[in-house]
Amino acid sequence: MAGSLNKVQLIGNVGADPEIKSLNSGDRVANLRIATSESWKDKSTGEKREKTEWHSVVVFGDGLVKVIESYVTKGSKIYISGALQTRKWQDQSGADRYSTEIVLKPFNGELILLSGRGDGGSGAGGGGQDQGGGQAAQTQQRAPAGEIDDSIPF
Amino acid sequence: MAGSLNKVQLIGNVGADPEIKSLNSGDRVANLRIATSESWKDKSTGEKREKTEWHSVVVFGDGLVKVIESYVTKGSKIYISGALQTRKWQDQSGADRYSTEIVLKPFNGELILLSGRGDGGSGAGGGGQDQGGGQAAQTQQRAPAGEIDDSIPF
Amino acid sequence: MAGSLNKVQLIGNVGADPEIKSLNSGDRVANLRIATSESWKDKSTGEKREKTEWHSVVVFGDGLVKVIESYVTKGSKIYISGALQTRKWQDQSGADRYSTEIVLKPFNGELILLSGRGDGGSGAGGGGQDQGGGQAAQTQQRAPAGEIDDSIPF
Amino acid sequence: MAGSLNKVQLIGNVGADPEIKSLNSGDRVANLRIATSESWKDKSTGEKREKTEWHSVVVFGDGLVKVIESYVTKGSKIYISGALQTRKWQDQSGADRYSTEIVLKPFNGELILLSGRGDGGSGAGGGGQDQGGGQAAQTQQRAPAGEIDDSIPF
DNA sequence: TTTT
DNA sequence: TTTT
Repeated sequence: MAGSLNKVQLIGNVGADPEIKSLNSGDRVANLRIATSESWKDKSTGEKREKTEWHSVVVFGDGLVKVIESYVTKGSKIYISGALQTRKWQDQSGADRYSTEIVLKPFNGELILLSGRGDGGSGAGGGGQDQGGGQAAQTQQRAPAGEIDDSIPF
Repeated sequence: MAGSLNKVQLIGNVGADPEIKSLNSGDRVANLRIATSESWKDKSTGEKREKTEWHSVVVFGDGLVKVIESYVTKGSKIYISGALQTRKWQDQSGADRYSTEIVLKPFNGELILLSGRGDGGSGAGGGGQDQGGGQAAQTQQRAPAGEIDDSIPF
Repeated sequence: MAGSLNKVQLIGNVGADPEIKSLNSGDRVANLRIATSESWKDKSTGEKREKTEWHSVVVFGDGLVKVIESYVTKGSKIYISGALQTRKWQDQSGADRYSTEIVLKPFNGELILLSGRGDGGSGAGGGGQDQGGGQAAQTQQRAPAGEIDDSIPF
Repeated sequence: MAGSLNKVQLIGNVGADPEIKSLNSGDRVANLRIATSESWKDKSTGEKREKTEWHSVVVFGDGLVKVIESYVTKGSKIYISGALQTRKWQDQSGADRYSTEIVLKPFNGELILLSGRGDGGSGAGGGGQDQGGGQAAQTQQRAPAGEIDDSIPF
């Protein structure tokens, strides 16, 4: 099927320092936990209530991974956009388990830093953008969208 | 934490007729399975590849439930917008399990019908949903967003 | 026509203190100018280029207006979501002119504060939420979306 | 400024056959008019009201232009995502004028066909767009987002 | 389990 | 100028 849209957008805080791993292919992947919260006043008791939702985010693409490595730490507030993906795996007893994650890939993911050390609340890509070469055109063409991402050399 | 955003948007096809249940409170809930797909040409083999992702959607609010009941069936193409939520439950062995769903609620969810029987591809809310009264203002105010309403009394 | 979507999302900086006006109806309206920027490296010269886009935002609904009044000033970084609207007007010579604005209304608009004085980067609605009454249900129901908005009494 | 987001999403109907022009550079550009509508019941009179909003959309990138050329006509229902841009121009009297448009570029734009002749309601990119080579990776990586590609060589 |  |  074509003609489908699968998009998740979060603004939230990173719950722990990102975990960055290398795949056998040499590619690196970053894993993030992001919290979003809602608060409301309970209709019956009048009390303030709050509920936090935790999201697993998986980031592919060396450009995005480098941004995360350089600028994202526990407590960072970020905007991310990616796609929902449910992964099937087997637990120790061999039973099927499913995990749903938000996946960011180079041409299907955005990350904007909304807080952080030394960046004054600006975007992660605020620093060095792309550096010409094959990737430059992509960054350049994507730039007008106001997106920050894999623009640090990758 | 306030200041967070938790938004999912899908355009896809409904995989089975919606399941509608009544809660003890009398409220009704609709459950949907929505498929989104991606297709691409394999770089090495040149073959066309396709991958389908299945999403569980839970809809609260009698207005939205009525739209689903009336217009959404297996095969319908719809747009939905809601929030990600991971629910914890126990399997038969008492082990913790988690399921991630997209939750639509009256003031935090949209549904647009993009195909369907007898609606000529228009939105579910195409008909006059609201009927004045207390809810009318909400519908009226939300209407400009092009959203499908839960304006049927709920 | 039903079945349409008209949604704009911005993360940017406010260019000047908001202008808040009262309509004859007694309702208040806030006007904001928001800047978004893109930067990229010029393919031919290798120079870094930057382009800023300015957006006119019009906010209805006393709840959202109060948040803006209380927390948004020149330089604030905010997320907003609303609908595109083009307004026709006549210039001094009587010629038709058009202005495109992003319109936020109570049930069709979101505002999240991403920086600001004394709010530690959290959402504008982070403080006092709704206070019961007719609006409470709406705020309460919308809260789960992680949206901040008109939750200060309105 | 980095760290900004400038995103517009529409689902609506195309008001006239697209206009496709060639620039001096040889690149082609497509212009579209898209209608979105809202309908609501008037609180005081109880009458159904409807308001249509017209949007100007400008599409760069030969891939997206080819999809439009092949599949989009007057009356098509489509989803588009792009960035807001206000262009300054001079009228015949030399006075400054401004036009706000939604701009889609290869790496910052999506288009999904939601109706159309012969495509059964599927996406414009339903066919295998990419053809291996340098662009293939991009298409492949973006594909998961459910986006229509500009993967036809451009 | 949808759709093309 | 679309669509229901």
